[in-house]
Amino acid sequence: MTVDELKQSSVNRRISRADRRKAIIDAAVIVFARKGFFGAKVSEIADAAGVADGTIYLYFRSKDDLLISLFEERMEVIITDLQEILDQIDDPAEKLRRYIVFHLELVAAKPELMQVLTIELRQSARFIKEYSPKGFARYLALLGAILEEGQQCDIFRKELHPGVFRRALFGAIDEISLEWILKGREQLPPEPKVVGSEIAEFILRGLLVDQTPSRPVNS
Amino acid sequence: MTVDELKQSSVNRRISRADRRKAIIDAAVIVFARKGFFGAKVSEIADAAGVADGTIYLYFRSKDDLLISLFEERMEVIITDLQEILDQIDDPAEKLRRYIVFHLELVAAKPELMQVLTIELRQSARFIKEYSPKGFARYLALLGAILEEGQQCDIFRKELHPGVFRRALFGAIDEISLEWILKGREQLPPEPKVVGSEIAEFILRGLLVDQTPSRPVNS
Amino acid sequence: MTVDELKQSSVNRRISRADRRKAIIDAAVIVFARKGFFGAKVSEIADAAGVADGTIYLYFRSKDDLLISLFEERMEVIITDLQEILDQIDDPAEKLRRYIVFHLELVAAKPELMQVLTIELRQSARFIKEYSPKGFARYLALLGAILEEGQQCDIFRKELHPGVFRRALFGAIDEISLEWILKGREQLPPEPKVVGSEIAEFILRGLLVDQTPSRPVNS
Amino acid sequence: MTVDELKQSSVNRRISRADRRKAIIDAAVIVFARKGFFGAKVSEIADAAGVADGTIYLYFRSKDDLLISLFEERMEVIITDLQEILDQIDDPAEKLRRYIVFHLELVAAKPELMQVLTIELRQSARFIKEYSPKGFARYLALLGAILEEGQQCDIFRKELHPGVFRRALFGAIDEISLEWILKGREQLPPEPKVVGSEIAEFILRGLLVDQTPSRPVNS
DNA sequence: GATGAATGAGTCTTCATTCAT
DNA sequence: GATGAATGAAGACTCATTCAT
Repeated sequence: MTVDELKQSSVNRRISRADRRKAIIDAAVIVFARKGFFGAKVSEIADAAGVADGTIYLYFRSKDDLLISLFEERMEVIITDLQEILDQIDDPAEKLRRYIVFHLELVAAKPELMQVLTIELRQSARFIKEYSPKGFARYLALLGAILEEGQQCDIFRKELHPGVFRRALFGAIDEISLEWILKGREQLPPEPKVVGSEIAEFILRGLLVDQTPSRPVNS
Repeated sequence: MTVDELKQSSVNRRISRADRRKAIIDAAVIVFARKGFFGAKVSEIADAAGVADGTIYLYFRSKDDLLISLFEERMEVIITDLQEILDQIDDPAEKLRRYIVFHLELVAAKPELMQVLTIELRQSARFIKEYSPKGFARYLALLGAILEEGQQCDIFRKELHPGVFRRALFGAIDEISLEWILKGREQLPPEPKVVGSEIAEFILRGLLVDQTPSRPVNS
Repeated sequence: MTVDELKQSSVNRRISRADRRKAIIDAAVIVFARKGFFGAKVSEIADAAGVADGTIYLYFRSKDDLLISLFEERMEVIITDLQEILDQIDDPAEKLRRYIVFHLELVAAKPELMQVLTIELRQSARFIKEYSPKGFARYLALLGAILEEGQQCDIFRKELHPGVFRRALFGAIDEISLEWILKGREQLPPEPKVVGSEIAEFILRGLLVDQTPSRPVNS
Repeated sequence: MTVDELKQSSVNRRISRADRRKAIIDAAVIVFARKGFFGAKVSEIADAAGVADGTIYLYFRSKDDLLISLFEERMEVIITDLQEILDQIDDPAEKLRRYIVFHLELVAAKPELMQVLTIELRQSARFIKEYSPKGFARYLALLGAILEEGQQCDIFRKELHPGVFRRALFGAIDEISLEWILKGREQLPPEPKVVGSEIAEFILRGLLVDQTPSRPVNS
């Protein structure tokens, strides 16, 4: 081995385990988003990540495991960011506004990631038998917590079933995201904050106890 | 030919064309729902339909075509049924209630079908390049029409963007359906009408012009 | 059954067994020529013959059998015609000329048939294990007979091995036919008689005992 | 790494790329010759080559591509060898003798290869639509060149159409080869050189301008 | 650790053949 | 006898995964 090769090798070694893992997940996000889980070939992901096919299996047990790991790790970051934002707000109504805007901004900022998290998630839950995505559950739980908090403060109507409405609200947000993702952003008002606020106000109108007229977010 | 043979013959001929096609689609619904489109083997569908593998290809060009045909044909029936119900109602608010209840009752009555229509639909739009599900668009359009009608009657708020809210409402309904489908009905209030009404009232509260307090459906 | 149907039926019955068999073989010639034996589907042949798929199996044991029957029956006619022509000639050299011209005229007149007899024959001999085309052997034998007759009359050189030269002569003719068949007749002198005569003269020059300069055919 | 391991490694690496490709083509020649293109299963070829089924597809796009590659690559070698021989000869008549003997010796030495090149070739030209075998055309062209050269030297008769006679000569040689291939060599004089010379003399007698009695090859 | 050539299980699809009418 | 819908065996090809280097 020549000195040059050694140097080269040491440079390569500087690509730490964590970095290479990240590179693979980044590549997987792109490829899964473009082709779907089943349409994506492991070798394409390897190509996109700049590693050999076999290398993927040094970091992930299988293609399934890659998808699951992708879910959990990316959701972890998202949830942490969102948690941090929500922790600085007291008013549950305002928290709800921020939750919605946060989600839509995420879709605008990282469409491929959100496409994978949104579309493939549903598929996966079925084909990967024992996998029930924890990260997603926690993301939903944050929404449920806002609802319950608002109900305990007597700001939100108490007769609403939190489990059901948590889903319904998420569904509304998610479906908007989906259309955005599938058709491109041109056909909708381009500013996620605007759309988010509109949806938030709509939902709050149904949610708030009557006397309080809700106030739009000032961004 | 004896009378018995004639009967036999007429019975066997009844398993002809349309009926056999229906048997295959019925089987496909079950198998796609259980395994997902990619996880489903054509031979499994053939088994479930009680026909030979090759027979599937007498009725459908390919596995893809089977999925697409399934979509369009089943949506056709659903849309016709729904249309008929909505045509008998004048009040847009009441139409909205019925739309929601109709959908949830469908999910309760035919979970496998709705699972395929709901989950596989999204996947398919991407992997089957040129396919953009018309039936689904028409189903959504019915919802959009209700919204616009309500806005023109000054019953629904005019400031809401119909395209966005059509999606948001559908998303809310769909997500509820999804949870029902994936987790089973036990964990939610079991009566679709009740859940449907709750969601309808929630949405109407956001949707209706303020002076009109909405009235629950009497089923 | 109405009178019309009866008439119809009687008309259909007028299509005799032999005629229907002929129709199938005619169709098979066309389809085999266009697609090759393996590329041809039984259902295509049935279509071309105007019969149902199953009907083919009332006349032939299998697709293989259809090809073989086609060989033997068409060769039978060809050989009979050729035999008749040759019987009216005494001079072996002239017989040879006629043999060659006969073959090339056949190729020009019935290219599909000759294509099947020529090209598929070779394939078949191998894939249909136990089949060794008798008709073809007899066709070749006619050529061998001319050679031997010429040698016995001291017109053709005796040192030539009849078995070998029978093949060589046939090969020369056949290859010309082949190019004609594959590329179309435009690129060669279009008159089979002319080409046939040229080839015949060429061959006779090698074949005839030296003192006799051969004389071209006057057509 | 021990010396043994190195050797092992170098040995294994010798089974790399080109050699494995060659192994597959060798196997394909055998199997295609025995079963024909359509009768040959890819898995049989893989078995014969000592590789897995999938490995074939690392070297060839498809079964069709394997056949075509086989044609072109083997013809390339043959043409180069033949060219080299012909380049050392001046006399067109002698070139023709060598061409014929070369071909027959090839058939005797590598019957399977020649069977595939000879028989499958014809089939292929039709079933692989866009493929027109270049290697074969060049092989024929060599024969055409000899003819034209002889005509320009006033050794061969000028009235003969080179395109036609090129085909006719090839057909004669090819047909002899074919019988050899199909029936085995026992039924013909076993020495290719002898048969080749006989045919060559026969053809030259037709070809040469009259005054020159041709002289047999002394091998 | 990284590589990527090799593996071979898995599946859609075709089509010759059958047989109930 | 004729039909043609149904059959199901067979095979080319893909691609996740492995493992020798």
